[in-house]
Amino acid sequence: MSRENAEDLALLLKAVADPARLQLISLIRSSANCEACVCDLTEAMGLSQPTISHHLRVLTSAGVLNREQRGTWAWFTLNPKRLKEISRLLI
Amino acid sequence: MSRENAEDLALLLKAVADPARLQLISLIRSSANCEACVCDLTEAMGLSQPTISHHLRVLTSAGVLNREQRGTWAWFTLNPKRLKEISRLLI
DNA sequence: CAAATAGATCGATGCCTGTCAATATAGACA
DNA sequence: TGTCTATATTGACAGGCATCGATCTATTTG
Repeated sequence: MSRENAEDLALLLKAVADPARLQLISLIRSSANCEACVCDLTEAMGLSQPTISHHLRVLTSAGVLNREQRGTWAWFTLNPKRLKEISRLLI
Repeated sequence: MSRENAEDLALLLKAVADPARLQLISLIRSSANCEACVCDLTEAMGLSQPTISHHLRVLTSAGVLNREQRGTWAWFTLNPKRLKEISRLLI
Protein backbone atom coordinates (compact mmCIF):
# COMPACT_ATOMS: atom_id res chain seq x y z
CA MET A 1 0.00 0.00 0.00
CA SER A 2 1.41 3.37 -1.00
CA ARG A 3 1.77 6.13 1.54
CA GLU A 4 -0.86 8.12 -0.33
CA ASN A 5 -3.39 5.29 -0.25
CA ALA A 6 -2.63 4.72 3.41
CA GLU A 7 -3.25 8.39 4.18
CA ASP A 8 -6.58 8.35 2.35
CA LEU A 9 -7.78 5.25 4.17
CA ALA A 10 -6.53 6.63 7.49
CA LEU A 11 -8.61 9.77 6.93
CA LEU A 12 -11.71 7.62 6.44
CA LEU A 13 -11.00 5.50 9.49
CA LYS A 14 -10.25 8.56 11.64
CA ALA A 15 -13.70 9.88 10.79
CA VAL A 16 -15.32 6.94 12.55
CA ALA A 17 -12.61 6.34 15.18
CA ASP A 18 -14.23 8.62 17.74
CA PRO A 19 -16.64 7.61 20.50
CA ALA A 20 -18.98 10.54 19.97
CA ARG A 21 -19.19 9.90 16.24
CA LEU A 22 -19.77 6.18 16.73
CA GLN A 23 -22.62 7.00 19.07
CA LEU A 24 -24.06 9.45 16.58
CA ILE A 25 -24.05 6.73 13.92
CA SER A 26 -25.73 4.37 16.35
CA LEU A 27 -28.34 6.95 17.32
CA ILE A 28 -29.24 7.73 13.71
CA ARG A 29 -29.42 4.02 12.89
CA SER A 30 -31.91 3.43 15.68
CA SER A 31 -34.03 6.51 14.97
CA ALA A 32 -37.37 6.46 13.21
CA ASN A 33 -36.83 6.33 9.44
CA CYS A 34 -33.12 6.08 10.23
CA GLU A 35 -32.90 9.85 10.32
CA ALA A 36 -32.31 12.45 13.03
CA CYS A 37 -31.92 16.20 13.34
CA VAL A 38 -29.22 18.06 15.24
CA CYS A 39 -31.39 19.05 18.17
CA ASP A 40 -32.46 15.47 18.90
CA LEU A 41 -28.88 14.25 18.67
CA THR A 42 -27.61 17.09 20.86
CA GLU A 43 -30.11 16.24 23.56
CA ALA A 44 -29.33 12.53 23.41
CA MET A 45 -25.55 12.96 23.47
CA GLY A 46 -25.14 15.42 26.32
CA LEU A 47 -22.58 17.45 24.37
CA SER A 48 -22.86 21.04 23.25
CA GLN A 49 -24.65 21.84 20.01
CA PRO A 50 -21.49 23.18 18.27
CA THR A 51 -19.66 19.97 19.17
CA ILE A 52 -22.43 17.83 17.67
CA SER A 53 -22.47 20.04 14.59
CA HIS A 54 -18.71 19.53 14.27
CA HIS A 55 -18.94 15.74 14.48
CA LEU A 56 -21.79 15.64 11.99
CA ARG A 57 -19.72 17.69 9.57
CA VAL A 58 -16.78 15.28 9.89
CA LEU A 59 -19.01 12.27 9.22
CA THR A 60 -20.74 13.99 6.32
CA SER A 61 -17.41 15.00 4.76
CA ALA A 62 -16.29 11.38 5.00
CA GLY A 63 -19.44 10.30 3.17
CA VAL A 64 -20.72 8.32 6.12
CA LEU A 65 -23.76 10.59 6.60
CA ASN A 66 -26.08 12.39 4.21
CA ARG A 67 -27.41 15.82 5.14
CA GLU A 68 -30.77 17.12 4.00
CA GLN A 69 -32.11 20.55 4.87
CA ARG A 70 -35.86 20.81 5.55
CA GLY A 71 -36.79 24.30 6.58
CA THR A 72 -34.79 25.18 9.66
CA TRP A 73 -33.97 21.58 10.44
CA ALA A 74 -31.04 19.61 9.11
CA TRP A 75 -31.77 15.89 8.86
CA PHE A 76 -29.03 13.32 8.80
CA THR A 77 -29.23 9.79 7.43
CA LEU A 78 -26.73 6.96 7.20
CA ASN A 79 -24.84 5.97 4.08
CA PRO A 80 -24.57 2.20 4.61
CA LYS A 81 -22.61 1.70 1.38
CA ARG A 82 -19.88 3.98 2.62
CA LEU A 83 -19.68 2.17 5.96
CA LYS A 84 -19.45 -1.17 4.19
CA GLU A 85 -16.74 0.23 1.93
CA ILE A 86 -14.66 1.37 4.89
CA SER A 87 -15.23 -1.98 6.54
CA ARG A 88 -14.12 -3.82 3.40
CA LEU A 89 -10.98 -1.72 2.92
CA LEU A 90 -9.86 -2.67 6.41
CA ILE A 91 -9.56 -6.35 5.56
CA MET B 1 -24.53 1.99 21.77
CA SER B 2 -23.36 3.03 25.22
CA ARG B 3 -20.65 5.59 25.68
CA GLU B 4 -18.43 2.89 27.14
CA ASN B 5 -18.89 0.58 24.17
CA ALA B 6 -18.30 3.48 21.82
CA GLU B 7 -15.06 4.32 23.59
CA ASP B 8 -13.84 0.74 23.38
CA LEU B 9 -14.60 0.49 19.68
CA ALA B 10 -13.05 3.91 19.05
CA LEU B 11 -9.83 2.73 20.70
CA LEU B 12 -9.71 -0.24 18.32
CA LEU B 13 -10.41 1.89 15.28
CA LYS B 14 -7.86 4.51 16.32
CA ALA B 15 -5.22 1.79 16.38
CA VAL B 16 -5.63 1.25 12.65
CA ALA B 17 -6.62 4.81 11.70
CA ASP B 18 -3.05 5.90 11.04
CA PRO B 19 -1.24 5.87 7.70
CA ALA B 20 1.99 4.47 9.10
CA ARG B 21 0.19 1.65 10.89
CA LEU B 22 -1.89 0.80 7.82
CA GLN B 23 1.32 0.56 5.82
CA LEU B 24 2.90 -1.64 8.46
CA ILE B 25 -0.06 -4.01 8.25
CA SER B 26 0.25 -4.03 4.48
CA LEU B 27 4.00 -4.67 4.64
CA ILE B 28 3.65 -7.58 7.02
CA ARG B 29 0.83 -9.05 4.94
CA SER B 30 3.02 -9.04 1.84
CA SER B 31 6.15 -10.35 3.56
CA ALA B 32 7.43 -13.88 3.28
CA ASN B 33 5.51 -16.12 5.73
CA CYS B 34 3.44 -13.01 6.54
CA GLU B 35 5.98 -12.01 9.16
CA ALA B 36 8.52 -9.22 9.48
CA CYS B 37 11.02 -7.92 12.02
CA VAL B 38 11.46 -4.34 13.19
CA CYS B 39 14.62 -3.67 11.22
CA ASP B 40 13.04 -4.68 7.90
CA LEU B 41 9.96 -2.58 8.60
CA THR B 42 12.04 0.42 9.68
CA GLU B 43 14.03 0.30 6.46
CA ALA B 44 10.90 -0.04 4.32
CA MET B 45 8.97 2.73 6.05
CA GLY B 46 11.58 5.50 6.12
CA LEU B 47 10.69 6.40 9.70
CA SER B 48 12.90 6.22 12.76
CA GLN B 49 13.26 2.94 14.64
CA PRO B 50 11.62 4.30 17.83
CA THR B 51 8.65 5.46 15.78
CA ILE B 52 8.23 2.05 14.16
CA SER B 53 8.57 0.41 17.56
CA HIS B 54 5.84 2.69 18.89
CA HIS B 55 3.44 1.86 16.06
CA LEU B 56 4.06 -1.86 16.43
CA ARG B 57 3.30 -1.62 20.11
CA VAL B 58 0.00 0.15 19.43
CA LEU B 59 -1.03 -2.49 16.91
CA THR B 60 0.04 -5.32 19.19
CA SER B 61 -1.86 -3.84 22.15
CA ALA B 62 -4.96 -3.66 19.97
CA GLY B 63 -4.57 -7.34 19.12
CA VAL B 64 -4.00 -6.65 15.44
CA LEU B 65 -0.42 -7.95 15.50
CA ASN B 66 1.27 -10.84 17.29
CA ARG B 67 4.81 -10.42 18.56
CA GLU B 68 7.27 -13.29 18.84
CA GLN B 69 10.81 -12.91 20.10
CA ARG B 70 13.48 -15.05 18.43
CA GLY B 71 16.89 -14.24 19.83
CA THR B 72 17.59 -10.57 19.27
CA TRP B 73 14.88 -10.21 16.66
CA ALA B 74 11.20 -9.47 17.27
CA TRP B 75 8.94 -10.93 14.61
CA PHE B 76 5.48 -9.59 13.97
CA THR B 77 2.60 -11.40 12.31
CA LEU B 78 -0.97 -10.41 11.50
CA ASN B 79 -4.02 -11.42 13.48
CA PRO B 80 -6.60 -11.64 10.68
CA LYS B 81 -9.40 -12.57 13.08
CA ARG B 82 -8.94 -9.33 14.95
CA LEU B 83 -8.97 -7.29 11.75
CA LYS B 84 -12.15 -9.03 10.65
CA GLU B 85 -13.69 -8.39 14.04
CA ILE B 86 -12.95 -4.66 13.82
CA SER B 87 -14.30 -4.62 10.30
CA ARG B 88 -17.48 -6.36 11.40
CA LEU B 89 -18.07 -4.07 14.37
CA LEU B 90 -18.02 -1.12 12.03
CA ILE B 91 -21.10 -2.24 10.16
C1' DC C 1 34.87 -10.04 28.47
C1' DA C 2 34.22 -6.51 24.72
C1' DA C 3 32.00 -4.94 20.68
C1' DA C 4 28.16 -4.89 17.74
C1' DT C 5 23.42 -5.23 16.74
C1' DA C 6 18.15 -5.39 17.57
C1' DG C 7 14.75 -3.45 19.87
C1' DA C 8 12.45 -0.79 23.71
C1' DT C 9 12.03 3.29 26.51
C1' DC C 10 12.38 8.20 27.74
C1' DG C 11 11.87 13.11 27.14
C1' DA C 12 10.88 16.77 24.22
C1' DT C 13 8.49 19.06 20.51
C1' DG C 14 5.07 20.45 17.35
C1' DC C 15 0.80 19.50 15.29
C1' DC C 16 -3.94 17.82 15.45
C1' DT C 17 -8.43 17.71 17.44
C1' DG C 18 -12.41 17.48 20.75
C1' DT C 19 -14.71 20.68 23.37
C1' DC C 20 -17.03 24.92 24.71
C1' DA C 21 -18.76 29.90 24.85
C1' DA C 22 -19.90 33.43 21.96
C1' DT C 23 -21.62 34.83 17.82
C1' DA C 24 -23.48 34.59 13.12
C1' DT C 25 -26.91 32.94 9.81
C1' DA C 26 -31.15 31.70 8.20
C1' DG C 27 -35.76 30.06 8.16
C1' DA C 28 -40.55 30.13 10.52
C1' DC C 29 -44.07 32.71 12.22
C1' DA C 30 -46.75 36.41 14.40
C1' DT D 1 -40.71 43.75 10.16
C1' DG D 2 -39.33 41.67 14.40
C1' DT D 3 -38.78 37.65 17.28
C1' DC D 4 -37.83 33.00 18.04
C1' DT D 5 -35.63 28.72 16.96
C1' DA D 6 -32.33 25.53 14.55
C1' DT D 7 -27.92 25.13 12.93
C1' DA D 8 -23.29 26.68 11.52
C1' DT D 9 -19.08 29.23 12.33
C1' DT D 10 -15.34 31.28 14.93
C1' DG D 11 -11.82 31.53 18.36
C1' DA D 12 -9.64 29.66 22.19
C1' DC D 13 -7.95 26.12 25.09
C1' DA D 14 -6.43 21.66 26.73
C1' DG D 15 -5.21 17.07 25.95
C1' DG D 16 -3.58 13.59 22.74
C1' DC D 17 -0.31 11.82 19.60
C1' DA D 18 3.24 11.14 15.82
C1' DT D 19 7.87 11.87 15.53
C1' DC D 20 12.72 12.17 16.67
C1' DG D 21 17.36 11.97 19.21
C1' DA D 22 19.42 9.97 23.01
C1' DT D 23 19.79 6.28 25.86
C1' DC D 24 19.00 1.72 27.85
C1' DT D 25 18.63 -3.48 27.63
C1' DA D 26 19.62 -7.77 25.95
C1' DT D 27 21.48 -10.99 22.75
C1' DT D 28 24.89 -12.49 19.58
C1' DT D 29 29.56 -12.97 18.28
C1' DG D 30 34.52 -12.43 18.22
